[in-house]
Amino acid sequence: MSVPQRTEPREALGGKAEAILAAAERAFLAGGYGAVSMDAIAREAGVSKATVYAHFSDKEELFGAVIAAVSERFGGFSALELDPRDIECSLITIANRFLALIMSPESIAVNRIIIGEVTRFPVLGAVFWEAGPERVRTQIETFLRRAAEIGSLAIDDARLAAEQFVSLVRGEIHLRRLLRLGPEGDAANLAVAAESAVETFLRAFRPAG
Amino acid sequence: MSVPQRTEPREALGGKAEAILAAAERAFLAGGYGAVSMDAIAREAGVSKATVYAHFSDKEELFGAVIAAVSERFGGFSALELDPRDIECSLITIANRFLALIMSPESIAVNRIIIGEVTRFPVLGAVFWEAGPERVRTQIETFLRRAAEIGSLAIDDARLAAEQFVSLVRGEIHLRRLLRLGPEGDAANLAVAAESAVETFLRAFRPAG
DNA sequence: GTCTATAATTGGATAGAC
DNA sequence: GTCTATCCAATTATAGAC
Repeated sequence: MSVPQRTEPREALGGKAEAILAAAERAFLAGGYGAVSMDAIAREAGVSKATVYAHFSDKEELFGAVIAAVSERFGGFSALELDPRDIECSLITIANRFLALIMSPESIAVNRIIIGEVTRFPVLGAVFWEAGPERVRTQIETFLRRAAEIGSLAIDDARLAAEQFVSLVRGEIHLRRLLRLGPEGDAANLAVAAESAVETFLRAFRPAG
Repeated sequence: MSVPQRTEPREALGGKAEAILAAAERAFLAGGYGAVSMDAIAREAGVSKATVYAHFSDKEELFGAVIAAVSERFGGFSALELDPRDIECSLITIANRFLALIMSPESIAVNRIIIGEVTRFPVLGAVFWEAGPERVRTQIETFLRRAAEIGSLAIDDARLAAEQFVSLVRGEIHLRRLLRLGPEGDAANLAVAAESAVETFLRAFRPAG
């Protein structure tokens, strides 16, 4: 399977190709790789199967294109504009953004499919990691470093602290959602989870005195 | 799909049934549900396909039997004999046991397949959660509660603290392993991860003074 | 590029003999 | 229970007309 590193924006593709990619994305994210047939994708896109094959050489390439496109969409996490002086408020904002990102139905679906298919398509792991978790952690790491420099936090290793922050915020709700346990949209619960995580993080990293 | 709640021990099954179940486990854990054919399982078990169907009514039932058997094998986590007075040492022991459990190739394979197939087989999520993460967290929660009672830790909500401990220890290495990033057996790295997590946890929950 | 129709293969499941 | 041989449905992929 080949995963295009930079996908053309969808507008640059022909109308049919765009429709096929969108249909494939919906189908794959909902059903996984193996359970979705090219027939179903063609039907959902409103084209014939031959047209699908005119744009994507085979099922694997189509799948790769979908994963690349979806992964790209998760690069939008930013923490740069937050004020490291108001540390608790900023961390809670970051935690809430992070949770909103990883708990969205789309993100959950992507996680499921990548984890489930990485044995068959080993490339997926790296593609997803670099487009998703790695970028997010870098953003948070940068914020923590700034906070440490001005004395808002007592952090020795900013990279490790960012890892731990992310892990604390993710908590067990993410895995529970991946396993389809518990409700889907529970926004109140997410806010509570974010606050608990930040509280513990601050107990560990707040400057002494 | 039906997931038998208590599986008969394998010795109680006939030799062929045992071989089939073992072969199916190897195949499913290595390749996932969709990518493994009944032909392949029969071949690996050294029997004909008809014999497979004589013991398991269809592919789904065989899969359910595999998942139930594997899940049962993850109930062995215990922290009851550890001494809550030597809190740092005990927590490091727990962290190392936990990491050894969740980072084992078998555990990783089970995680992948359950997360990947939970959309197709919604039962899997609950079966796995209760047999795995839930049991482990309960054990750790009990230990933390004992430690809090004797003043080794300053914990308000033991359940939440256990969640956070588990999340900190799991860190990002677990997801990286799920995605097939990084080396497989890196024991030294696991020990470092365990220590970092415990260090942060203790900074947050060590009694003041 | 796009369609209809079809080839070629795979894979789940079964019939029937022993 | 076990095997060989087979059925049948689904699925990937392509041929050929327009």
